[in-house]
Amino acid sequence: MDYQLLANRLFPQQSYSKEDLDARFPLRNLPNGAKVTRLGPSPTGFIHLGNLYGAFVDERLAHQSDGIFYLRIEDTDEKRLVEGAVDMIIDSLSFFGISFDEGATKTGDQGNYGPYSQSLRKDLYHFYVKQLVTQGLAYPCFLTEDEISQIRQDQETTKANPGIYGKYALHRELTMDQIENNLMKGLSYTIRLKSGGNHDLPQDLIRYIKVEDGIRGNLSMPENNQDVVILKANGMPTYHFAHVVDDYLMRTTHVVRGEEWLSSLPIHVELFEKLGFDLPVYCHTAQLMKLDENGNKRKLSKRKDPELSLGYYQEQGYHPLAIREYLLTLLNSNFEEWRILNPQASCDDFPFTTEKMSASGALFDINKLNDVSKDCLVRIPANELVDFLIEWAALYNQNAWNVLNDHRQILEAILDLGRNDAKPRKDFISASQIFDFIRYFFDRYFSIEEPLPTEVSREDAAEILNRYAITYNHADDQSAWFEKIRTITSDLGYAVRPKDFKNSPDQYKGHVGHVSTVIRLALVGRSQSPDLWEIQQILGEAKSIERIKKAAF
RNA sequence: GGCCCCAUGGUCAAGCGGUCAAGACACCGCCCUUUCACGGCGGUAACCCGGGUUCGAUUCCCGGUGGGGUCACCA
Repeated sequence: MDYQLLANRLFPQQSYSKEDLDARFPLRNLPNGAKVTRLGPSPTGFIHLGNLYGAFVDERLAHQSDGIFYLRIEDTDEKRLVEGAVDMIIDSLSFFGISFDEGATKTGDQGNYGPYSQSLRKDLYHFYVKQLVTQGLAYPCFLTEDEISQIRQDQETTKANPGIYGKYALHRELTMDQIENNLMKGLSYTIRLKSGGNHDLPQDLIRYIKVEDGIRGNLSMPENNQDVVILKANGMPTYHFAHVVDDYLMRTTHVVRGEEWLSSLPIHVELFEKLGFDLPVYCHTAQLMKLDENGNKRKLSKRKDPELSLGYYQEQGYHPLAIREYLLTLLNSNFEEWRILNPQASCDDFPFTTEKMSASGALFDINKLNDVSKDCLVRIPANELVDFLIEWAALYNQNAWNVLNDHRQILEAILDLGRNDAKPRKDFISASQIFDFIRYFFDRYFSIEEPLPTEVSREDAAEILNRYAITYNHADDQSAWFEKIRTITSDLGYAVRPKDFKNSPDQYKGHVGHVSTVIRLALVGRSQSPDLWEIQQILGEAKSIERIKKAAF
């Protein structure tokens, strides 16, 4: 068999030489130890927390080492393309703080190693496929779908391993005449790798590949024996082939991907070898998991878990930093410890390592996210929080936006309530939750939502408010203000000190807390809120008195 | 089914041959307190099983079990 002849017949146009490509994709000029990583989403229009989880690893590895992090669009499957998906992916990632140094952008490619969409790199893949064919390491396969499923059925009945390999690789040794004949008939074909692996051997003779994974350490698996498709009938490469060619040409040093790729690692190792490329460092991350209906862990799924889509967290108004820090706590077990020691530092200063990454899948935990978010938001200055809130409302809650925008000048004070003490309040989790938390400030969203405490009768409530209104002086400082509440408390037969009521509940109707609750209900509509005096200061004298006078139980 | 990965409290996890087996979240008390939040103190709760190796295994090896992943002209 004249492989050169076959190669020229299959790929008549000789587009490149090795030298051309080496010149076009030179070794990167980077500092020692710089890592080059990439994110390779396929534009299916959906991206979830798990994707972001992996993206952070890429991003940290590259940016921590003064390397390059680039975006490559893996669009080799035109059946799954979704309109606008690329822009959506870029927008979501950017919202969550993932920025690329090169690659695809919304306005076209940026960088010298492009094109950064695989669909535009066909000629490059063809060059390397042709090289393999020339060397007798790949061949055209004319097997139809039906024939392949027939093979699979045979394998099922004989309990053989599925796939095209060994004696099942029917077109492996076609003669040039047979191939020519098929070509003349216009039969469609794929190009398959002629795998050098063999599993039909006694156990101890099967060769194993050994790879040192950046996260998992030494990995050992049986070598590949499958004649995998590397070029589809439509001339597009499969993931396997595109991955190997691109990561070589783009000079990727670290390939970060989910553990679901572990089982195809032998294929990639063989491809790297046959193409004469050095292997990058693989980092197979554990997957983010979720508890399914039966209480079992399950990999995040696009279809089943819409609440885990990035869009969901944007809608809820989680702050990108909170998501980032939460993911970091899952990614590196020592992050939380570091955060406690460095409360004010940017999380970008955290020394991230793949060695600290867990090899087992973590369950997504909304409780933990919320807790991280509270700590995260308390570090964000109120003026920035105002912008964040308003931007969120503009996109996801128009009614809220109208109100927030109208009260912009008091928003900062509202968001800063109780946040400047030594022990700042941590009330905020997400934009939607913040809005719900502060909405009583706005008449449109204010109403008395909870009943009186059982200790206070309706008559007493009316009298409390009556006296409160009469003695109200907006200029009172906090202690003068509270002194007046104490007076009302004792005048009406309630205990000024909660302890007194606790110790002798028969002597009092209730205590100062119950009296305050009445005032709180009148002012904010709820039995719980930050400091009332401060709220009144923000509300203003007129509105405070108005609410006190209007309140009815 | 083959192959691969994983296995410490409810969750995330330290640990890397000798520990009373950290810590965080959640939960439960108590304290602080005009409510809530914050904060402080305390508490419930874990090394999947069986063999080895060893003076000694949560830790190393083997075998199970369990969970996950993967076996496409999808990535």
